[in-house]
Amino acid sequence: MQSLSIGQVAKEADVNIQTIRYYERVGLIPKAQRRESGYRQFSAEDILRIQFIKHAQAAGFLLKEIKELLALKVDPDTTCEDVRKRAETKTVEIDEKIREAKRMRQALVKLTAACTGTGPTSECPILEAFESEYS
Amino acid sequence: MQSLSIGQVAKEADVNIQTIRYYERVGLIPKAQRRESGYRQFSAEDILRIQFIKHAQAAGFLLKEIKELLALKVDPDTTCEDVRKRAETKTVEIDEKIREAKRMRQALVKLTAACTGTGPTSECPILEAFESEYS
DNA sequence: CTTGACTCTATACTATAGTATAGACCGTAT
DNA sequence: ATACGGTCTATACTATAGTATAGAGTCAAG
Repeated sequence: MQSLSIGQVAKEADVNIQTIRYYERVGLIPKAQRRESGYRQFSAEDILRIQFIKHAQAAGFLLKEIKELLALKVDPDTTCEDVRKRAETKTVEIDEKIREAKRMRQALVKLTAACTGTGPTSECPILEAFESEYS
Repeated sequence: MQSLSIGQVAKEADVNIQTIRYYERVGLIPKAQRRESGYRQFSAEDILRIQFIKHAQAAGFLLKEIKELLALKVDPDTTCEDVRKRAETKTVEIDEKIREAKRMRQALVKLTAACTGTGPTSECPILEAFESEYS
């Protein structure tokens, strides 16, 4: 298993070098081995770990939650069920975000429709709506 | 026009006192008048202004953007059209966020479906997917 | 053997939107 | 008059996820 420099890992995993150091600092990846010079040395597994983090992020997990997922992964007392529960919880959270975004969208569309686009801002129905209630 | 204390405004506008000071600090609301004691005094208009901010936030605008909207409001050279453009741009941004959230949701649902919930985490298809590619 | 690229640490800064706290002062009801 | 609550400033801290920078040391090719 040849060792990789931080720069090589960064390139492979498509992240910044600083991000790797950051992940190490906050405990998302283990403290890297060091050469005598102090340079970090990584293995191919570390790239996988970083990709795990990136993929989990892409699925909506926060770093804090990803840290927990990574802990579950190595804990012999947890089961697949624990992971599935987290995925389901995250799905519900995302659903709520989608609903919230749709609410915003609807409000905006309604306001935009009320606005002819002519006249000064002092008579703009959008701004007026922000001043009073809009539902 | 009677003057209101910061506490009264906070209560009326349903925000924290610190938030009002924060808004003043970052220029979202004008620097309040002061009594001789140094206490801020507000008018009913200030409540409207804070509500404007809250409503615009609820529609998805960032404070930075709200600051711009507030500037448009008093600029005689801008028209309703400028405001409408911003609302339309924001709608597009929200659409993108919704799409992104739906992508996440889909990925999660797919992963959850692949997971029977039985077995150790070492064989969890969700975690496995995060390790390799999942599309 | 020197130059340029790479890496190291530590610290600070970015964006976003506040929240918290300490220590001092003010205002008013009893 | 004193106690209690409101307000003041300044500073720091929260969460989230990094990014930037300075100054020092290291590695490899010519």
